[in-house]
Amino acid sequence: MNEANSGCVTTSHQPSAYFSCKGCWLAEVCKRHAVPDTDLKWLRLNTATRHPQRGAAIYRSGDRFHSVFVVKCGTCKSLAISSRGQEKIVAFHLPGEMFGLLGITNGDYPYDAIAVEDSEICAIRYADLAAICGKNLEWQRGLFRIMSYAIASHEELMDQLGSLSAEAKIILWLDNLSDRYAHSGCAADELPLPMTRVEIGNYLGLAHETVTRIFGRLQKANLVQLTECGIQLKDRAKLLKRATADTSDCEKRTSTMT
Amino acid sequence: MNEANSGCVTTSHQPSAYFSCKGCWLAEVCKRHAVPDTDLKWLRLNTATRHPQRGAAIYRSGDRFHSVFVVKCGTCKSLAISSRGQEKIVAFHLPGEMFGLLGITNGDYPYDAIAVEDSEICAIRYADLAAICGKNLEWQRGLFRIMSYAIASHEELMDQLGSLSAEAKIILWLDNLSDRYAHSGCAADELPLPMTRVEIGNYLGLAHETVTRIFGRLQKANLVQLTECGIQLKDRAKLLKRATADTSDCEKRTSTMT
DNA sequence: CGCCTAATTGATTAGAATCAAGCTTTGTGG
DNA sequence: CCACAAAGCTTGATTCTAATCAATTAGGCG
Repeated sequence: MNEANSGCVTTSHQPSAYFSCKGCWLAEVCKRHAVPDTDLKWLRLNTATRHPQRGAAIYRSGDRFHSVFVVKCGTCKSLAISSRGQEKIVAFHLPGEMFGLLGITNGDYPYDAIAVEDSEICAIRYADLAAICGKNLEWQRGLFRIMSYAIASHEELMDQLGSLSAEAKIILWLDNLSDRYAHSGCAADELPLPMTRVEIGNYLGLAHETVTRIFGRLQKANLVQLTECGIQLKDRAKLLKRATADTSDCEKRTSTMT
Repeated sequence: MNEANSGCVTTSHQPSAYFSCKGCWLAEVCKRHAVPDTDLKWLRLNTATRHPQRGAAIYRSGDRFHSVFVVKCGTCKSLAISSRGQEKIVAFHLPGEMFGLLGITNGDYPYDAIAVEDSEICAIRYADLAAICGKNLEWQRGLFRIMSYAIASHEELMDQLGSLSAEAKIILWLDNLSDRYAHSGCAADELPLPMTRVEIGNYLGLAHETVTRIFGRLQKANLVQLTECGIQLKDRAKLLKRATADTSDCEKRTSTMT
């Protein structure tokens, strides 16, 4: 079970997941609220695309906040860097997801945003968004919802992770990934894992050896299958039951946000 | 060191911290953006005050979202309740702080909000807020900032807590509390602790015995002093250094948000 | 007064970190 | 083209932190 992931991350110059506009949070707002074409056109005109390579920064902590970003394909991470250079990953951003929102708070981005693999990123100027929101209350409400959701869905996961065993952390994280990949149209049980074990461990607060061991344990239990560049969930229900059987067992609320 | 907190919570019918409008996030927006008096008056008219007793619910998970809330005095908690009735505290809400914002996402409150002690809560109808925001772009931006801050400041703490030792978790949490109490005008080194050890442990993902032990350990090291209904931070700098010395040591970004 | 909740303290145990090698793949340079 | 270095992943042995189990104390309230 070693052949699976080795080196995959460094060699693949193909992003692990692609994304068409149908998964974009903003696109959803457009459709739902029937934004006038003029506004939409304007928004499109003010949108720029970037192509960061693996390890490249989209922005750095402290940079002046000007835009929010949507992952078109690939994967990014937000990380906090300590005074001594140690970094802590606070979020992974999957195709279709928005990031950089927290810069609204005080005008600076609070985290570094780094490409986990070669990616394609859509940049949207916040001034444009705000202006549209001013002209259209539905958009305003829509953006509130996006912000609230984008931040909250992550928060709910983090809330749980503090109290759980290493195995439960990993299972809930996989389940969370599954939901999120499904949202952008990917198969919910065939997850790309473009990030390294070290990155996963960093994010979940586990040693990377523990991540490896638990992946192995779950595979031995026939609940998952490690694949070339990702992981296949063979029985999501059973996985979840295993995670919530012994410990705290908080319901996933993310799933109720249909 | 036992005499300190015993029974204090159940007996005190005096909230642990009071709050005048000067600490309110909304008040801050008003002042900063010089909201027209008419709007302010209208906002005041549509504001109701509640007086939940210890253990009483302000709202329950799944209730229809209609208002956001500001703690005037006392303390509340947001909690997720699992299918088997187990609860996980996801946030404490201190005087001056807003909660209930996450209800924006899908129109229902995602968590239960419960008074940790007898409290006084200000309810503000979201429809009113949104209407004001529609009339005033500065308010819109202000509300975005409040939302972003309210959610993000908590998120930053939670992000750290996943990776840290029990002692570091508690120290960072105390430091976070200190910042937040200071914002509403309380002394930054004389913290009320109206919640029980069990609640603290639940929130931080620790056994309540561990909370007790670490409080004791820090007191023995002369870094804190347990008081009648709270805790005194005797050397905040040294405390922080102790928390960040060995482990990951991520900078507190909250403090940079002046 | 006696029950209940909260806090504390001690003894034991389990889970995950740490330390220490290997192994594989990829990329580089002679 | 091959040797070698660097990353990433896996596995095993050991250590240590914090959970669990168990018992005691102290107030508050009926």
